Amino acid sequence: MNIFEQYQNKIKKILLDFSKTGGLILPNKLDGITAEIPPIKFNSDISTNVAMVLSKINKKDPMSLANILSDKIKNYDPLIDEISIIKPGFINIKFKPIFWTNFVKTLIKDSKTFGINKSEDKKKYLIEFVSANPTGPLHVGHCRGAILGDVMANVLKFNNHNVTKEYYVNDYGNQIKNFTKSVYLRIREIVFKEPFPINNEDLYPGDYLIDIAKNIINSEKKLNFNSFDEISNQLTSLSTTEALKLIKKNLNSLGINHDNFISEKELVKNNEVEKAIEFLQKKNFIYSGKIKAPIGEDNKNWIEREQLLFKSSDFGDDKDRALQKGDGAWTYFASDVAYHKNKLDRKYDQLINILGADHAGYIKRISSSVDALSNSKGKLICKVSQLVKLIKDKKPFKMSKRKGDYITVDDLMNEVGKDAIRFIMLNRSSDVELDFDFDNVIEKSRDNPLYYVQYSYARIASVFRNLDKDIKSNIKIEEYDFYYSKDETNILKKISEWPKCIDITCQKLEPHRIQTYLYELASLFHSYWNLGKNNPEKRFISDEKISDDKLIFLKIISNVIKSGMDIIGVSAPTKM
RNA sequence: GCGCUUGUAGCUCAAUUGGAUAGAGCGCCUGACUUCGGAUCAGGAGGUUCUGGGUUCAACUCCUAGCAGGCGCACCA
Repeated sequence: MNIFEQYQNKIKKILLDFSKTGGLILPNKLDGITAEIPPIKFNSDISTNVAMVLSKINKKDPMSLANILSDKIKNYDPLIDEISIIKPGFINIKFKPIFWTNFVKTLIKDSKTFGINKSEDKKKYLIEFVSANPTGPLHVGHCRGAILGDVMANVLKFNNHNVTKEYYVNDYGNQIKNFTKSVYLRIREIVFKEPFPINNEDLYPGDYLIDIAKNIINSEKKLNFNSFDEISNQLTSLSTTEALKLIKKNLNSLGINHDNFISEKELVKNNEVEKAIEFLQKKNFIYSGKIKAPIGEDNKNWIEREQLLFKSSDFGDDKDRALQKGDGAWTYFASDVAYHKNKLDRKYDQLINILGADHAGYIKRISSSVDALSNSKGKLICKVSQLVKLIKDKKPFKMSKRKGDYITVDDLMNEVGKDAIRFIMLNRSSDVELDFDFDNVIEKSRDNPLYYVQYSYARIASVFRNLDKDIKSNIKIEEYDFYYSKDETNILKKISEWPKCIDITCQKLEPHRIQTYLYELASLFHSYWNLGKNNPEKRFISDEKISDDKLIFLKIISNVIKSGMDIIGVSAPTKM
């Protein structure tokens, strides 16, 4: 239940009725009319901007129009206690106390589904995220996008949408060749005692390759390790499988499970690239031509040549993009086009890609291809996750320059754990660089949002525990003949905004909004809790008992915190 | 040079999808509690929302021209 939507509709109905009597002129579309919680200081419950929106077309100033409209609204709803009109022309409605009691009543009936937008159409989403090369374990750079995607999927699912989480495995191309070569040389190091060429820039030097080499030696005793050419195909798939195992283990420890892993190699093998290009060729988006050397780059190795190009410049890209390399192999872009055709063929309403900041320049070209493939605009939305700056001892925590030596997901897990990683990665909008302070995330203070929110839940749980009740069990109450105080109503107002928070998060695909909301709710709750220190009447328990209104009140708050924590994917402990 | 992105309190950032006197945390200054109702709370100081122009009843938000930082500009992935 969303009381704002309800009230918005009510107001629109009043306006329509009024316009039929000739008292009001309405525009063709009733857009931009809001119903929302006004700032606390105005001490009212719902506020609307109708008078300001309609003032021009009615040739009346907002204040006098507000006067007229507020009478109409007041007559319409018996629950209204008083209406006030504030400066630019806001109409602020204050309800009788029963309004919030009624609100609470519906929440108890509806506790499982509170926050879900039932009026919105169910959509099919495909979220592609992480998609790191299968050449080694995940590091901290992958982590933010991984959590962003996972929580985005959670919140869309919470709002009743159908979501598929997908990982695109780039197991084709030069990187994989170099990686396989590196594994091979590590094998030779172990079997034939040949030193690994650690200074070769093209190779992967990380120690984890030694483990991969050992695993392959142990499980593939029949392989002839003497000849790279003879075993290269088999070794490629063995190596990427091993690397993917490491990645899946990392994802798992972060609580992330993809539904599908789509292999680039398979797409190429099944001729999907040719099919996609053929498809675009028929639409005249493919031609053979030359592109100019990149600007501002070291381009002395540039060889201009005739090649197969996609007309992404038709869609606003700087230049057209190459599909085929000099050796005849497909470019990364070409197979990615095929992959996106594959996605489109599976009939999703919305495709979402989560990319790291360093790949932002790629967005124009891939969304161009999706526009071309789908004959429409906006089928693909790309979200970029900005850098994470690691901070330790109040100083930037720099990664060592030696290639292959970086902070891994495992390192993070050992230092701070899953909950802290997930929660703190959502501490900021994904558009902004994020400070990840090792000392702060394990700190137990208000400065650490994870503890602050978890603590509010634990406090509620402690009340239930003291009463020998279970915080998770349902509450049944016969009589709702109680009213809430101003302090309590302020918290209920925040609760009433939960569905709106979910909606906006889904529309803008900004999961950090959940985290921000929970922090604000926790803050209101801690404030309220502390009132009980000086004033015993404000305590939840008196004489070892709790009143029904307070029991429900606590239950509702804990429900919302728990839903939010579930969406973010962190625990809500009952004891800390 | 071009593209994307960010610019809000001393610092790190929010801002109800264009609303009211722009809010939090940290830091600074007071105060409450002396605590398993335990990591908490109350108050104070701190702002030309990078700059100029425009749209609007209303702009941190949208448009436009700049300035500054970040990322990117391949036949790599």
